[in-house]
Parts: sequence; C-alpha cells; structure tokens
Amino acid sequence: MPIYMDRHDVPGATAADVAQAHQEDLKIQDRFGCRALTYWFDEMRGTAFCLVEAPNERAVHEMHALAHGLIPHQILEVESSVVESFLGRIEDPPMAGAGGGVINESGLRVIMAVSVHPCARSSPRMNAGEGNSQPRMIRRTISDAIDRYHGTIVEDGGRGYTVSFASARNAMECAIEIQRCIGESRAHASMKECEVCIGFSAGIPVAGDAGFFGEAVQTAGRLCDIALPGQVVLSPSMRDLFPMERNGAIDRAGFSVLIPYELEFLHRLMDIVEDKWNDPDIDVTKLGNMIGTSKSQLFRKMVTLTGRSPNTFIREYRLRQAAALLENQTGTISEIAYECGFSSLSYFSKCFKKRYGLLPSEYPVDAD
Amino acid sequence: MPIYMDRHDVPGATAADVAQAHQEDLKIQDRFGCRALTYWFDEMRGTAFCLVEAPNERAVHEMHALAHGLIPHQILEVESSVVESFLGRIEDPPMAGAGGGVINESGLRVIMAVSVHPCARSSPRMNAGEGNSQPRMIRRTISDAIDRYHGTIVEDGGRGYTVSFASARNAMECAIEIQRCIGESRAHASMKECEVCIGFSAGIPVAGDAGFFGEAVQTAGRLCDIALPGQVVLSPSMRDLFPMERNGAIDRAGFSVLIPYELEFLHRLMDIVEDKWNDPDIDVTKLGNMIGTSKSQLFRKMVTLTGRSPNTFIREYRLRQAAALLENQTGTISEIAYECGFSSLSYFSKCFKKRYGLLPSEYPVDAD
DNA sequence: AAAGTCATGCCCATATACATGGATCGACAC
DNA sequence: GTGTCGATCCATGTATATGGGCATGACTTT
Repeated sequence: MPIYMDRHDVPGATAADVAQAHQEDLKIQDRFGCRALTYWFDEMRGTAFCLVEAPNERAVHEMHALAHGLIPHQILEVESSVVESFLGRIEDPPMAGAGGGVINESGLRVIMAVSVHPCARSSPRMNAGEGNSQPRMIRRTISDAIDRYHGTIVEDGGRGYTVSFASARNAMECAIEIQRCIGESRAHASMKECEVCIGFSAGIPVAGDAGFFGEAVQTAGRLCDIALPGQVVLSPSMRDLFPMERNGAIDRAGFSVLIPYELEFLHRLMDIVEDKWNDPDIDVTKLGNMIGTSKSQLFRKMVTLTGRSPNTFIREYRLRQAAALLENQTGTISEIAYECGFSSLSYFSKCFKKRYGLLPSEYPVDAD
Repeated sequence: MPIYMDRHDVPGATAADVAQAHQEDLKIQDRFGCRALTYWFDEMRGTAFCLVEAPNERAVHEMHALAHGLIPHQILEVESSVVESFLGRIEDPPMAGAGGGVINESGLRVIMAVSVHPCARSSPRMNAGEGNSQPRMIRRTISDAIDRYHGTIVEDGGRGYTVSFASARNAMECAIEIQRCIGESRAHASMKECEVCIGFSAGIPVAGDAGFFGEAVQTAGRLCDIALPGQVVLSPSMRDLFPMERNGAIDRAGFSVLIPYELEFLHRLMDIVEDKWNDPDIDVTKLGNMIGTSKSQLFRKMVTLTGRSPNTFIREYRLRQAAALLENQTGTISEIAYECGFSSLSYFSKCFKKRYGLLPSEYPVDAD
C-alpha cells in the first residue's frame, strides 16, 4: 500500500490540538483502509505534515475530513525510506506517541548539497598514479563530518552528497568543518586534486510541485553548482533561520548568502542551462535573449552571482558532465564530447586537459 | 531564592544531547544549592534556555560547567510569574519530563503590542454620556480574541496589552480578528470612539541587555506607537517566521512589514523621542541634527515610516501621554499640559479637543 | 477667539548611484 | 592562422537620495 504525506496549514491550532486531531484520525482510520503513521508539527508557523499509509490520495483526504474537518492543502505520495532519511523517523518518536503525548517536531529541514570535483594538479611532477584514491578519501572525510554533525545523507550521487539536517547550526558547523579539512589537505602537497563546493537551502517536505523536499533539494543543488571551489553558498531562507544573531554563524569568510532576487535569477538561468547545456549552437547572445537581458547584462549578473563569465560557466558545466560520463564509461570519448555540446574533439581534449590535468583518455584514474 | 534563566548557544547538539545535559545538571544541582527547573531548546537554531533556581548567578555558571561543560553565554535573573506568562510553563511539560523525555520546545515567542486610543466622535450629537464604557468593551473584545488564539497577556498597561504567542500564525490571525471586530464596531454609529494600533516582533527570552524578552517587547511597543489606526506593523523578524509561503499571512491589507534599515532608524528615532518628547524647545531641525539628517530627510523618512510628519507625530505622542495622565488624575490640567511639552494651556486644550473631541476638563469619560 | 510670526511641510533642483545596451578590442574556437 | 565570439569599457538612461527655499498652517500672544 502506498504512503502519503500531506500538509495542513492550521491557523489557530496548538500542539495539543494537533495531537488530539491525530487521535481522531487513529480512531476512524480503519473505515478508510488507512494507517496514520505519525506527523510533524510546527506550532510557530502553524503547519502540520501527516504520514499516512492509504490505498489512495482520496482516502487520506476523506479520513481527515471526517475525523476533524481539517482537510489537507496538499498530498504527496512518498517512499518510507526517503521520508526516514530526510526527517529521521516514520513513526511516532519513542517518548511521545505511546501516552497520547504531544509531538512538537517541525518538518523544516536544512538541505546541504556538497559536490567534489577533481582539478588540475598544481605540481606537474605528480603525473604518476601515486595517490589515485584521493576522491574516495575526500568523500570519506565528508561523510565523517556529516555523521559528526548529525546530518543524514539523502542521496549519494557520483559527484557528491545531498544531506538533510534538523539543525541549521549543525549544518553550518558541518560545512565549516568540511571546508577546513579540505583546506588542510590541500596544504599537504599530496592532496591538490580535489575541490569541494557546498550549497544550502531550507524547506518543508510538502510544498510546491517539485516533490518531497523538492524545492529545497533543487535550490541547494543549484547553489552548489554556482559555488566556487571552497565556497559555501546559502539561499535567502537560510538567513531567516538565524534572525537573532547579528552575523555570527552566517556572515563569515567563504560563506555567501543570496538575496531573493539573485535566487530567482539563478533559477531562471539554470532552467535554461540544464535544458540547453549540450546544444553546441548556444551562445551568449541567445542565452541572454532567453533570459530576457542583453549579453552585457548577462555577463555582469553571472560574474556577480557565480564568479564565472557565461562562457566559462557553461564550459565548466559541460566538462563536469563529461567527466561524469567518462567515469561511468558511457560511450567513446568522441561520443561523449559531442553529447556534451563540444563541436570538435580536439577542442574538447584541450579544455579537458587544462581543467583536470589529464587527457580524457587518461581520465578515470581510480581503478575499480 | 532567586530564579535565573540562561542562554546556551550549543552548536552540534541534538534535542537528546540537551536532555542528557539537563539530567547531568539534576544530578549535581544540590552541590551548588541549585534547582534546575526546566529548559527550552530550539534544535534548528541550536539555542537552549535553562530555568534554574539558585542562590546567585555564579552558582548557575558553576553547576553547568561541572555537569557538562556547556557554560551559559548569558544569565538573567527572572520572575517565575513573568516566565510563565511569556513561555507558558516554569517546569517540565507533563509528558516529557518524568520519563527523562526530550523537550523540543523553542523559547522563541511572538510579541504583540496592542494599544487602544480614544478618538474624536464623528457624529457631533453624541456628546451625552450614553456609551461611556466603550473603551472597556473594546478591551474586552481584544482580550477575548487573545484567549481564542492562545495568546497570553504579559502586561496590561492602561493603554493596551502586551501579549505573548507561541504561534506566529495564531498571532497574525488574532490581529486580523481584532481589527475586523473594531472595524465592524465602527460601522455601527454607536462605536466610533476608539482606534486600535498593533505592533509585532519576535524574540528569544535571553538576548541583549534589555531584560527578559526585552528587545522584542520594546520593538513591538514601538511598532505599535507608529502604527496608524487600524494598522498592524511587523518587525523584520516576523517575516523570517514565514519563509515558505510566498505572501499569505503577512502581506495583506492593513499589514506592513518593516525592513531592517527602517527598524534601526525607528529605534534611533524613538530613543530620542522618548527622551525629549516633553521638552517644549525641541523642533524639527534639532531633532534632525540629533538623528544626523536634514529636516527634509527626517520629514520624508518619518512620513514613510509612521505615516505622520515629525510635528504631527510628536504632538500625537504628547497628547497620548497627556490623556494617560488625565486618566490617572495626576495633577491639574495645566500641570499636565506643561509636563507634556505644551508651552501654552490654551493651545493644549485646542489640540486635545481636536484630537479626542472633548476638552481636557471633560476628558476621563468613564466614571470609576 | 483672533491675529501675528515663524517653524513646518512640501516641492523642486541637484547629485549620486545604479542599471542598461552598444561599441571596441583581444582571445580563442576550429 | 583567421574569423568569430566573448570580455570589457563607456556613454546613456533611470531611479533614488539629498538639501535648500517658499507658501501654508502650526503655535503663541493679546
């Protein structure tokens, strides 16, 4: 039987009211073939998220309507393993549930996207394969830090992790720790191969139509995409989580917080880039037209936002995709080159070598 | 024995960690003559507030240091009745405490300042004392709405209330309800005597040096002071509490949200106004100099911020103070006039009559 | 209550910053 | 190597910030 999570906007309710409503759900759930598993509630913001096993969306809706009349504003089908990794549980927490206790845990989570990219070695003598397990070591360093700060890895992509935190402060500390470790590693000569970028956003499980935590995950990923090596980029919603401190956790070196306008521009830009990145005919003027600004404007905005010119940004994006394809050994080098929007194999090789320090043919260093 | 509340900034901690630390406090509290009553914890922001009965500040500090090493960042002496009215409890909540359960209730509260002012009757025929209990009725209407939305009255000043909410959404709904009721009352001819202004801020119990919830209370009060009749003014921190919705609860008619710069300017302004309001020699140019801007600038900023020109604003402020003094029967009318910065009795009477529809001598309408 | 005076409120002209788009020069694609 | 494309500069336009000055009306005095 599928599992659903819904969102209720419940003005006027206290934690006790919602606990009461949940009990009502439990009383009549059998009539609709449902099982109300647990819920999350944010008293301050007046939002509740219920997790219900049910035959279909409609049953969830009708059960709530009959039990207490609080109909859900949005319902989403979810996977229990995904819910657990984002929110930490799929049933009532140990203490509260049994005695009809009150749950007051917010569904709000901080999402961190961290990506690891190889880079050209600065000392040329290190062409031999002495330390080719470095990406693996880096990934280990990162996942250790995530554990230490109580984060949960939600997705383990080839290029990095998507992580969920219940604590914004822990999330910040974790990012600081990761960048500090990488920085220290780079100080040793043997560890100049990798750069780490981090993006942060905050969100609730059910909102908008991008799926479970969809908006926050997408935003964090895109912020990670535009972060320069060693940098941490935060969505405006992250600043909102630290309203009291003047500038402690968030305004520090290597951290930058976007303003709402910049985030909106970023989404407009990335919608297009993710669609057109492998089109060899795309150029800056066309890109500008699509976004609705002159190429000069586009250039300026992209430099302030991403630290890279439009061309450099697209090339970097293409090379990252190409490197990923090479790692997965998806086709020949020339196929990959053309699939990634390069219109000449030789130019691809030249760019690749400049970026990663190796020719595409030498690339996947770490042997499986 | 006095009671203290402290603030810990605890990066890296979960709710379980803090519950654990609290248990450690309980174990050794007797050695310091302390009694750790309860605590609040905000996992997302990584802040904890402990309530401790102790002989002095130092004992609180030392108990924490020995129990778990997490020393408090700030300690404040508090009154238990005040804590209860702001935060709703002064001991562990019923379900959690007993079984070593985990407390995950944030100390963050929304503070509402609501003030009621009489105003000139629009229909002149109503000079007789037919409905002179109207202010009392209005206050009743307001306190009913506060109860309905689970607010707690923290202070009952003569001119209005200061209220604490655990839910920002309830707080908003409550303000809407109050203004709606007043609006409806004004539609009836018999109820044109009162206008209601509301200010909102959000804050934590221990921060800065203005005392328990001091900053939030001060800010809410000042926002209430600058609100026009029927308006609701919100501090920037209130917007932070609704990061997800696009513009639902906060961006509505009659509501205005200050930006941080405006709030800072407001505090600069009110620091001076509260100091100099009864100085008859103050004028707009001097006021501008004190704030550090030209009189034109001051005029513009005050109009955008308060909807009133500097002079109108000061006069309104003086008249409100005078009305309050008249209500309390503190001295003769001419004494009150001069104490409130008016340099002529006749002018005071003229302004007063224009503002409230009555001469000062006729003023305190409702007989005790 | 009425009349006089002088500060206040408001408008304008000016200054500043910022956003924008075309032109130019140099680099790099192929 | 060469021709196209992208990075940068500059000139123009737009929005906002600022301070002086004049007519109104706020405030004092009789």
